[in-house]
Amino acid sequence: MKWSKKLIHTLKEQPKNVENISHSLSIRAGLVRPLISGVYSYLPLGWRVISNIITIIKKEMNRIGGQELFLPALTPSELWEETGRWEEYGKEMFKLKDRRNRDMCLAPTHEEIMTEIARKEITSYKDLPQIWYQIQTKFRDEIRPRGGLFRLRQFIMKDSYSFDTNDEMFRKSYNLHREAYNNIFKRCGLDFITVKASSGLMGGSLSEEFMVFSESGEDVVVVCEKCGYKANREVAKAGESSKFKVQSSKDEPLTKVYTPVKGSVEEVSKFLKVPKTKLMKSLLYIIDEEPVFLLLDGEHELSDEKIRKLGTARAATPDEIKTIAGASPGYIGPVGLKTKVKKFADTFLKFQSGLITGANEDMYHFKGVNLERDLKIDEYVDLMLVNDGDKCENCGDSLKVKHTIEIGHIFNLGTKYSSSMGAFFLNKKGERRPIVMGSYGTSPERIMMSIIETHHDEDGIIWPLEIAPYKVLIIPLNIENPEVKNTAFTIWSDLNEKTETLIDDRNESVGVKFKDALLIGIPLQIIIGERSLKTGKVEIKSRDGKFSKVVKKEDASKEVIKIVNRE
RNA sequence: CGGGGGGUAGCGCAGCUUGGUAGCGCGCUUGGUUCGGGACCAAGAGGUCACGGGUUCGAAUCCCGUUCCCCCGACCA
Repeated sequence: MKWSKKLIHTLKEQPKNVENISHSLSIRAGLVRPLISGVYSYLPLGWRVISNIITIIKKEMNRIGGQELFLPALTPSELWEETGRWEEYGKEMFKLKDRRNRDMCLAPTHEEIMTEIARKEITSYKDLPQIWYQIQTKFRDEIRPRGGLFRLRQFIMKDSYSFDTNDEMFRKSYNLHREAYNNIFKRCGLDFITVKASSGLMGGSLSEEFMVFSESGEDVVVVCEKCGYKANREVAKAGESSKFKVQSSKDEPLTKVYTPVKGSVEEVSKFLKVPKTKLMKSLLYIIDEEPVFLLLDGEHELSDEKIRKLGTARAATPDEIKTIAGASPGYIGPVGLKTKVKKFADTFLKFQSGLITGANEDMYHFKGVNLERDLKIDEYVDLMLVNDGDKCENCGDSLKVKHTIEIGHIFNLGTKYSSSMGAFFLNKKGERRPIVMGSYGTSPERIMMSIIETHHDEDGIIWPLEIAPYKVLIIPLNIENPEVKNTAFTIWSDLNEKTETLIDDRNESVGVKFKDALLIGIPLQIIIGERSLKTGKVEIKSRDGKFSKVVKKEDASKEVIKIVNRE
């Protein structure tokens, strides 16, 4: 392709309102353009990349027996009501009405529609197993789209669904998907890990996420570099050994101290000149309509996911706090309460005493709190988010907290959807059984952004060969020099038939051409200039800087094809 | 939903405090020079200053409302 005839517009300057590197480069290299918050247009160069990623996904999905189909994005409310998700999904759904006032939504995911097909089409164990997938646009009205293309309101997703007779068979489908995902991400040049995850709105028990390490990521995982433990921070556990970090005197008497500062851990620890670990956070929650104190040490934070396991939970409002504990937020605590409130303490606290917490009186805290002596804990549970440096449960080594981008998620759905929507089959014995399902998602856009995030330098993108929008970029340095021009076009017309080749035939100065080449990141460059042409040669160079060779101009095409085929 | 920042040429920005002809850089067009690392000279085109209302002789600028974009947070005491 001739650059001069293509919509490949690069930007010299950093675009406004971008904060991560992949966002900036994808706009500067002319891959995408923003339309509205969380919605982007793909320009030709970006779409070629997405297409290449989709090609890989399809190949790997087909390899495990997946059958591609295509479902509507416009869906009726009735299906969602059958599973209760019309309400559950709430405002995240783009809901609309048709002209007859029928409730519809733009599908945020497709379990219901897939199950709807399964319940009509699958009647016998002989129909199973099945794996169906599609590559389709999803709509989610996110609370806050962020990080450029990482959290979008409209995005492309490869979602697949497995249908099996029982758990054992499901396991096979699940493992096939894990294998397919491993292959997809490897071929995309991504360095990733899998972690246990929470299944959120999807339901079901087993779920794993595929994660790429990146500072720009909005997910946080906990990893142990020694033994390989890894989990999403929401569900990660720290080992016992980190719980002995704080040792305080058991005999310290319970005393009330005047703390005329804001009630935050930060302020109180500074005022009393004690480490944050001495403080006990006392958080009042309403769980299953009942007030509950959640207690944890001053250095750790609550995991929303872990609270969710206790029941339907929400934080108490300031008014409720005042009524139940008799003080403002920041000065409340589980000691000496007038009303009876359940108390759940993080297991971390089991070994601690001499703690400081709110005295249920504004501007006062208790110190010397001993959990055994001064109050009755109803239950010790795991509540906290693991911090960097906490100890590993398995090996005792220090845990690391790292930012990641979630590029894939695989779920066991069990019979959640088949039971509620009536997708049954008859087994060999003629018994009616719900289909055991799994669902599996990955997003080409996320993959693209993750690749940029992990494959770039200060000058631009460095595409892996299989993903790149073009494999080769021919750069005639001075297009007005007839010899340069002719050589370039001769090589181009030969190479263009064999691999995707772009020729920078613009009448631009060399600086512009080199800078743009670095920015858009085509893996192989053929540089044609008067200097090397004097001896009948041209230069072949890889974008990553690992390869550079001067060859006879007649051999250029052959040499490049050798590299393309080898990789 | 709460808080903060922003919207002026295709892109990045200045001008706003103190109201008085709408500017700069990049990009774009034309002509010329240049060509192994974002070249130079010259001449141009391009604006509903987000939108609506108000104050004023006069508003990009002051006041009110709306809207869109970005960031942080969403009860972490």
